[in-house]
Amino acid sequence: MELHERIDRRRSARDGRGIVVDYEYLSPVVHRTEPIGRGPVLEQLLDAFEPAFDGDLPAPVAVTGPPGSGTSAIVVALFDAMNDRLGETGRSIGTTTRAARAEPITWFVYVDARRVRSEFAFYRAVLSALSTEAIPESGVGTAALRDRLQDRLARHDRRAIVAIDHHDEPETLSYRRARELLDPVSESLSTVAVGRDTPDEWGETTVAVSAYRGHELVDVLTDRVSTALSPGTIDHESVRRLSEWADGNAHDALAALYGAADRATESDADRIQPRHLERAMGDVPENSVHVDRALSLSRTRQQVLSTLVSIEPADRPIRDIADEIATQSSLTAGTVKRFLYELADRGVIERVPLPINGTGRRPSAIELRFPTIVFQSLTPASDEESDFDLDG
DNA sequence: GATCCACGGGAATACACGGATG
DNA sequence: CATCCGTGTATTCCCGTGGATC
Repeated sequence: MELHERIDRRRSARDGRGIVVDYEYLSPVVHRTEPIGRGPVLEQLLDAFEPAFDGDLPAPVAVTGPPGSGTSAIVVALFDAMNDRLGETGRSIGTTTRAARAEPITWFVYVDARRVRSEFAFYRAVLSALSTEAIPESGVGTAALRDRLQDRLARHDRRAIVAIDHHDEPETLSYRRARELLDPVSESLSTVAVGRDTPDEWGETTVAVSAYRGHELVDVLTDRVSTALSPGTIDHESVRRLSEWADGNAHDALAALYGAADRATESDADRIQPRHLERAMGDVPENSVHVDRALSLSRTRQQVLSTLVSIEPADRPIRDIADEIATQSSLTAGTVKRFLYELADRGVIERVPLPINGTGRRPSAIELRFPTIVFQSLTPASDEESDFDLDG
């Protein structure tokens, strides 16, 4: 962000008397362009990518780290920077096209497996990153996309390093599957596996990211606070308390910070008070699922979740809840029920046994497993017809 | 060049059956 | 055994795309 932009945002925030200057920068699903305190890890990754500087293809590498340790943030930031330096835009263009084509161009492609659940979507994601023209979202076969990708890489002597993030989460594209899809396409493709663990039988380099230590997480929070909130909105003691509570998990800490700012704004407070903070921390479940897991769901599923949050789901059988949600949506009760079981299967919500009343199989109630304040704030309203891109 | 239409992917929905429980 | 929950899957629907047809 440019300095004048920052200043303008501050000024407009003062005009509006809001404590949040920049919701985007406060969001736990938005990554900083410059990761805080991760120099050594970045160096290790640069070592692994070293061959790319000579136009060669680096070997596959795995990046692992516990939840909230910032593996995604690191890879996203580094890939952006590498494309900036080594990609087409980083080279001289125009009259030197012919010269530039003589040497291979290496692209760093980041694929979020949470948002890529089919072969079609995977090829589309990779191809989009390598092309400037629009890639069809439907109406064309998977094989056609694969052929286009193959052609794209072969014809222009391109290399691509594809990161598959969250490859080891439930319902996401596995690393093995991604390799199976990429291998027949081209020799000029390498991969980076980003997740909690390495893929099975991993024989390649691994860069392990550890959880943030206390003071590091304080630094991360302080950075967000200083940019996203008006000065004096939250005191240092609260930031430290937040960091301690989150125990090294940046997602939990940022989700709670966002929630606290939201609560304070909601109650027209001019600063984040302890009760806002406590309320927000209570909104982040223990072993919380990353809010982006919920935000990467299809729009209809997000709407079901959003309605679910707004009604009181505790101690009610799934059937009841599904019926009520269905009345507030265009979906049938059967479909909502199907969705709820599916979301429970993915771990976004949890089924808890309900005491029996009457005959038949025991029903379950539902517990939410993600930070709801952030989710409600970041999920599009149900009547919103705009087709803005959730991937952006 | 305009229009039509078959195709493919993906989401929604229907449905059936297995299993738990009183 | 009656009942209802939970789950796997078949079917239907929707719609963008791009080649065929006029």
